[in-house]
Amino acid sequence: MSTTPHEITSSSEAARTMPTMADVAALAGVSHQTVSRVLNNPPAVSAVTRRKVQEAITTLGYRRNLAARTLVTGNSRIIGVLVSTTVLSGPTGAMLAIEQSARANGYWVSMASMKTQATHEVGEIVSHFVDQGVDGIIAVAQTQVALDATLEASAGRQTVLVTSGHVPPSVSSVEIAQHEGARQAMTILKGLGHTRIAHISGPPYDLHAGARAQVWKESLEDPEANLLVEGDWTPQSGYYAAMSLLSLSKPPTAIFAANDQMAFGVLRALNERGMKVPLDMSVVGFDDIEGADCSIPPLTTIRQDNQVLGVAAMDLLLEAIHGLPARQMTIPTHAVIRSSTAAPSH
Amino acid sequence: MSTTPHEITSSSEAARTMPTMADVAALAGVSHQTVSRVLNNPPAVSAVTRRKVQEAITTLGYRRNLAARTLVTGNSRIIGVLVSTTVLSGPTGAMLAIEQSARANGYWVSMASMKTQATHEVGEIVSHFVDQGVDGIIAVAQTQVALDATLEASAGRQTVLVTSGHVPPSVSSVEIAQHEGARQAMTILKGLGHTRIAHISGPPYDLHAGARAQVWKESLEDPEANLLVEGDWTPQSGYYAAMSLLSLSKPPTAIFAANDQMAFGVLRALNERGMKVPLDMSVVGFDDIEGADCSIPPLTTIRQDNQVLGVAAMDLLLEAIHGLPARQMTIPTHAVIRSSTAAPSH
DNA sequence: TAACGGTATGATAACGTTAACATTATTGAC
DNA sequence: GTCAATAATGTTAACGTTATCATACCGTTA
Repeated sequence: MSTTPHEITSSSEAARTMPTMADVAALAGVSHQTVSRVLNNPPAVSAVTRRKVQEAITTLGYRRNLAARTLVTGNSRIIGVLVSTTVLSGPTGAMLAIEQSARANGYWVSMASMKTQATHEVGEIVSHFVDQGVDGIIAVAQTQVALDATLEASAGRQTVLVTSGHVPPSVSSVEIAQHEGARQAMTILKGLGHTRIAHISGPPYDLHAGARAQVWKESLEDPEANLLVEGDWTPQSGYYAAMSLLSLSKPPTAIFAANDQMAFGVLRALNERGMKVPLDMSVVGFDDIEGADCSIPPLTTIRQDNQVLGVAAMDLLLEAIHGLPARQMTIPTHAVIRSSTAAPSH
Repeated sequence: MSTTPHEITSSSEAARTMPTMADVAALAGVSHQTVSRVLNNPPAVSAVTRRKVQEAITTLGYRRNLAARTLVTGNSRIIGVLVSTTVLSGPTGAMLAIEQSARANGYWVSMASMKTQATHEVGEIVSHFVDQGVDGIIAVAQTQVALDATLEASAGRQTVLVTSGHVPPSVSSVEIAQHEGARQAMTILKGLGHTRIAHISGPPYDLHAGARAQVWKESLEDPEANLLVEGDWTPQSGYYAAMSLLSLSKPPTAIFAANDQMAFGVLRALNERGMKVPLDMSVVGFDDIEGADCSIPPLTTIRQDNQVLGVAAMDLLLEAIHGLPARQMTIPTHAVIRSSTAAPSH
């Protein structure tokens, strides 16, 4: 669904019942102004009072209301960033699609990117969103840790997870059908007659990488351990992984790379070794990023539509904001057969 | 510079002097509540009153204070989006770097992406930022129109432009040295002995595209019109552009593509025509995107560091917020010579 | 001892909006 | 022509902070 802009919604009980500075003050036995001082100018408060206040804050789980602060101070500690939409693939592509869809529905986006996906970092970001009074949260979580940390910190706010990890049924989520996609890749290769199929996986903690590697393993009658090489999504890692596969005493006849970037590295490695693709080796990627149709040769891959993913995430969030029950969605993948796959020649 | 988080700054005179609902009400001769109604529930107000109020609003340039609205309603019409940093190149890479740098300095980011870069769209976005009470605005503007519209709508807020267009000296800006970069590309090719160098440009309205094409033209003694082909940044456009260049009666010996994606398309076209790179044709790209070192052959290109660009933009914004004078910065480019360039063989 | 300066705290008033209720015109029915 | 219902507007009170000024208390000095 795609809802038209609407007036003020009424689903912010969470915000309504949140403890206020006055509550903290009452519990600590001081005035609310002293609480404010503890927050903004700690040295102005005596050590004993400060501790009392801090204890009250943690006891109540108090969080400052940033709208009130902005109203009175006139500044928000927020900067606006304006950027053109260029990237269509990956989490960033999904984010841009979410933003476009949000704005079309009368919402705006507060964005934070995470380097580590560690519990601490995710928690800090999500807590800020809550402090800011957001009407909802969409998290594009690549790891189970990030996913769990989001739920933990979201404090009952409407939340949609974009992930292929495990999500409780009470929370909406969207995923791209990772298993189905990986199965399509393997079906293409097995359908051509390949039996010795190698896999270059993403990082082990990554949910997508895990799903794709798992399917690779399950699709093979007798998966050989040395046909699985771990990469890190970069073309370079694909290059080196391919090199190591080629140096095996019995190399594979096909390589399934967990993303297109690594597949590019594979293509280059094969080219350097004088091997023809797809004659001497078939290669399948994953993602269908921009440029996948212009590699040499054009890459057979599994398309993930991050635009659709982003729009779906926003739709689910709107549903949640309107009080509809949570649900899980799956976006299908599409096999895109180009010129990097053929039947094995030996 | 990279400043540590600091307490409330005092540079929001703009916000302080902004007209309020009461001002509008006074001018229109109604109560402030009626103004509120015109904004939130127009049919509840008679046509004549509504018009008076709307006139007063435009006369004063009134804009609703979103912090106050959020405070009283409990919802913000903002959603939080959490995403992992994957993209390093292009405007999106710069945006992610800005966000990381902002957060490291105690700021948060409200983000909007623009599809069209039209005045209307840019104005709407920037106005929202102002309404939201942002402490500053960073705009990554690819066109002069977007740049001008940003300045027009920024209403005196601290602004930093990330662009290679024309910026008034009173506003801070960062650019990547487009001319220098293009000159490096041309120097590489001319240094190898090429004289018939073609250029595949970006879209004409794009500032980067314009700068690169201009340098191409100026670098040649006698630039032939038919050696300039217009692309649209996509690999496909590079592919077709290369095909058209190859069908010339006197084809070039080298191609300077305005970005790496188009260069990939060029490589594929040459490969299909059975031409060896760099023996039969040299190719230079621009950007040094991820994967440029794994094309076939690895691409000679001009590196733009969007991370540095983003951090510099945030630094300039912090300077502006602290009241320091505006200044312009230029980030240098770096030639990355790989295997797609050589002396002409004929 | 009185006056002083500094420190720690409290009381009260903004900030600019929307919510809730009160009031005043306006209309229509009988 | 009166009354009730409705439409249009106004009045007042929140929302949760920070800013400003006032107060109480302490130790020091003349």
